[in-house]
Amino acid sequence: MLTRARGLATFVFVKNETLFQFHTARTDHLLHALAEAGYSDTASRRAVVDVLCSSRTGVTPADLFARGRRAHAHLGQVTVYRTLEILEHLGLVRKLHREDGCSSWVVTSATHGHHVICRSCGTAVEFEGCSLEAVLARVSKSTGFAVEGHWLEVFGTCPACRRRA
Amino acid sequence: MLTRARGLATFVFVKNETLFQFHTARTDHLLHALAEAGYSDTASRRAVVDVLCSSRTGVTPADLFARGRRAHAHLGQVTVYRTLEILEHLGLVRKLHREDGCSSWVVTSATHGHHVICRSCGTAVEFEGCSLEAVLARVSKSTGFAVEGHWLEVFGTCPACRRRA
DNA sequence: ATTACTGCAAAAAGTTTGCAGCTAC
DNA sequence: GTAGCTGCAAACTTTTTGCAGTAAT
Repeated sequence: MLTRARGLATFVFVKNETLFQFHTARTDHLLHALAEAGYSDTASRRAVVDVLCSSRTGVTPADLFARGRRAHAHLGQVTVYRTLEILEHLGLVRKLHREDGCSSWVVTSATHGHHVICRSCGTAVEFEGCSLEAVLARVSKSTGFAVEGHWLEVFGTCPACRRRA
Repeated sequence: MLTRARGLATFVFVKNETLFQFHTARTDHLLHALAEAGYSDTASRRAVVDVLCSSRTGVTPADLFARGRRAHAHLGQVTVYRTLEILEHLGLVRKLHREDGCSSWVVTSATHGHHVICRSCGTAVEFEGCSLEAVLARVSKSTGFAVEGHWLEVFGTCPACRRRA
C-alpha cells in the first residue's frame, strides 16, 4: 500500500509540483516585467497575473474578476481591464479570438506566438515557428498588398480530450 | 475640355459600371441563396445584403443599420443582426476579426476564404489556397492536438494606400 | 509626501429578447 | 389566410469613464 500510494502520490505530487513551479515561474516573470516597466507591485495586479498564469485556457475578464477575488477580495472589475491593458501593451498577454467569442486572454511566452485551442476543454497551447512566410508571400503577390502582420488561431482537440472521447 | 472631361468621365463611368455590375452580381447571388434556403424576399434583407455587397471593407452592424436605412427607411437594428445570423449560417458572410475590433462582416465568395485587410483604409480582399497544410501538420505533431480548423487574418497596406503614401 | 493605483457607481456601447402589427407567399 | 418577418422598446451584457479614497514608493 505504501508503495502504491507513494507511487501515485509521487506522481501527483511531482506533477502538481511541476505545474506549480511552472505557474510560479510564469507569474514571477510577469510581475518582474511589470516592475521593470515601472508599474507598482500591488495585490490587485498580483491576483490578476496569478489567475492568468495558473490557467491553461483563455480567461475572460469576468473569469479573472471572479477567480481573482478569491485571492484578493476587494478586486474590482475595472482593475482587471486595466491590468490586461497594461500586460497587453507590454506584450505579455494577448487576446484570444475563439470561435465562441473574442474576449479571453492568454499569457504569451514569445513575441509572436499563436495558439491551438481545444474546442472541447478550451486549453490553449502556444506554438512557435508558424512559418507562414511562403503563404504570406503568395498573398502579397496575388493581391498587391504589403503584408505587415498576420494572425492565426488553430482549433482542434487536445490529447486529453481525444483520449476521453 | 470635352476630351479631358470625357476621358475622365469614361474612366469613372466604366469603373463605376464595373464595380456596380460586380456588386449587383454579388447581391443577386446572396439573394438567390436566401431564396433557395427558403427565406422570404423582403425589403429589409435586400437593404442589408446590398450594403454588405457594395462594400469592400468589413461593415459593422451599426454601419449596416445606418447605410441600410438610406435604402429602406424603416430598417431596424434587430433585423440587421438577424439577417447577419442567417447569412453567416448559410456561409455567405463571415465575421472579420480586425486589430481594432471583432465586429465587422464581409461577404465570402468561397467556403474557406481568408482576408487581407488594409490597415489604412480597411479594404478586405479575400484570398484562397492558403495552403497551411504543412504548418498545421507541424502544429499537430508538436502539440498532439487533432487539428480541426483554423483561422487566419492578414494585415497590411493595399495597393491604393501604398501609392498614396 | 507624492504619485500612482484602486474600486465603486454610473454611463456608454453593443447585442438580445418579447411582442404586437405587417408582409410575403 | 397563414406563417414568417419586422421594428419598436426594453432588458441584458460587456466595457469605459469620473472621482474620491487608498496604497506604494
